[in-house]
Amino acid sequence: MVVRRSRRGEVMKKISEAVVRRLPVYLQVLSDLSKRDVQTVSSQELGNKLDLNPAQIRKDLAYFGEFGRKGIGYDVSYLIEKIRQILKLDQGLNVGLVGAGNLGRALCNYNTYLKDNMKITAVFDANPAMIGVAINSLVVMPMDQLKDIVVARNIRIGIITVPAAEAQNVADGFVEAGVEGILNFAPTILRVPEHVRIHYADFTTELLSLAYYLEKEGDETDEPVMD
Amino acid sequence: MVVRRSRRGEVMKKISEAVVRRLPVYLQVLSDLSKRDVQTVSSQELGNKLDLNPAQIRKDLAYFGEFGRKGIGYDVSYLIEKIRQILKLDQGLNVGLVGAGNLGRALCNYNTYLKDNMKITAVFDANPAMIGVAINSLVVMPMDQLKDIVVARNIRIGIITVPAAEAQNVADGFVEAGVEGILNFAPTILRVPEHVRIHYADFTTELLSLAYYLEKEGDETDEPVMD
DNA sequence: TAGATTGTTAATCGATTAACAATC
DNA sequence: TAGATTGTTAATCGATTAACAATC
Repeated sequence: MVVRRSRRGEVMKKISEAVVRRLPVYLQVLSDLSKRDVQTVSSQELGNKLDLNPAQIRKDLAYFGEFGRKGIGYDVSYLIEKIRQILKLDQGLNVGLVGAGNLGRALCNYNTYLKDNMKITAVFDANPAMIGVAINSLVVMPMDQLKDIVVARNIRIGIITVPAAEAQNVADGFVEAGVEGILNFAPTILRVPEHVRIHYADFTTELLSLAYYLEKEGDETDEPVMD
Repeated sequence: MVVRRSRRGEVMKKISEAVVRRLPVYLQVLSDLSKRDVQTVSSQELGNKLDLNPAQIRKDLAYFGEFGRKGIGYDVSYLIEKIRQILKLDQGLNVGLVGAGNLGRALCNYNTYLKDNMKITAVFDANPAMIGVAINSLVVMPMDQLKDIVVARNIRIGIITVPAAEAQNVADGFVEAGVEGILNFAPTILRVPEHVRIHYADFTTELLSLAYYLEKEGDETDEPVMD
């Protein structure tokens, strides 16, 4: 079995993607609780809110440390702080976006949504007509400045909101410029080197799979039967 | 074990969400192949393109029927047709959207992306200033018309693109109006009755979990070690 | 103390992968 | 026919859940 070790040599349990993907969800609920001045929360309560098994929540968190207190639960503020550290949100991450179309502009305006020290700090577009256009406090820049700006502003994450046909080119540009992660909104699969992480945010997948679960038009429900 | 049976009494294998979620991805790749006039494709080739195990692809498809030919592979056009049927994309599905903000408008303009017979056919907003505004061929309508329009236009899927704080109200409205599925873009968990399917398209989850995989600032890579 | 709740091990469940007979 | 590739069963792998000692 391949095992990672930290510099100090402790075995690092390989943490699955499913676990990592739940962390932002925990963060969301914890932020709500914090706003409502809740001090402490148990895995049971979190599980109720999220439709998740409490044991799973405890196990997820335990991968990263002992954040709870037996008999008490988790301190909301402390847990928020810890999860933010795990997700590197304590660092201040700069994000670049390519594709100043409708979706791209929406994301720029959402910049408050991307709170947590993550911020879109540069927007690019291939269309000459878009260059110089202001989106909030950002000004659209031409693609030939991508690399320079990414380096200059220490941009570590790239967002792609161009049509599918151009997405691979943009990804290549981001990779060459040295970003470490890419979030792709175009409905297409991209090839990037192993050292670059790529996540997909293609809502068409969610929308089309949603259709599967609709009742077939004019179909009666079939009865579940015990076997 | 709980088993579903069709009206004719055959046992219907319970199909996992993971399988259903891969179907739109297959569809996407198959569409590309079709555009390039490829007639036939093997699970091996599909697997290469998608970084998926060929056996998994064969198994996924076999849940729904025998679509391939031994020794030959899958006929691209036929498989597209079949997957479209499975996802009910052959039916013509009407979609309603609440929240004519930046993201909502982006999705309306994306209406071509939602090809495949799925179409946003009504847009609503709670803000009086937005009522009557044209987005493409759509005109923003007030919330008090939601139910009537959903019924009149046979809208079966609702999209939510309002701020998190209002999302639950909108969801309740959709449910009351009788939609069967909801796609929620707001970064919050919603409660809906069991008979309504809900999918989440919150990109903040993808973005925050992406940050986890960045190299820690100023950290050397740890070496994988065999155990 | 008694009750609550964590962190963690063991048991279960389900999903992915390998292997192969069937067959084009 | 020989080679290729499916559909499917069996084996493996990994993720979720249950259970419980530790302890607040």
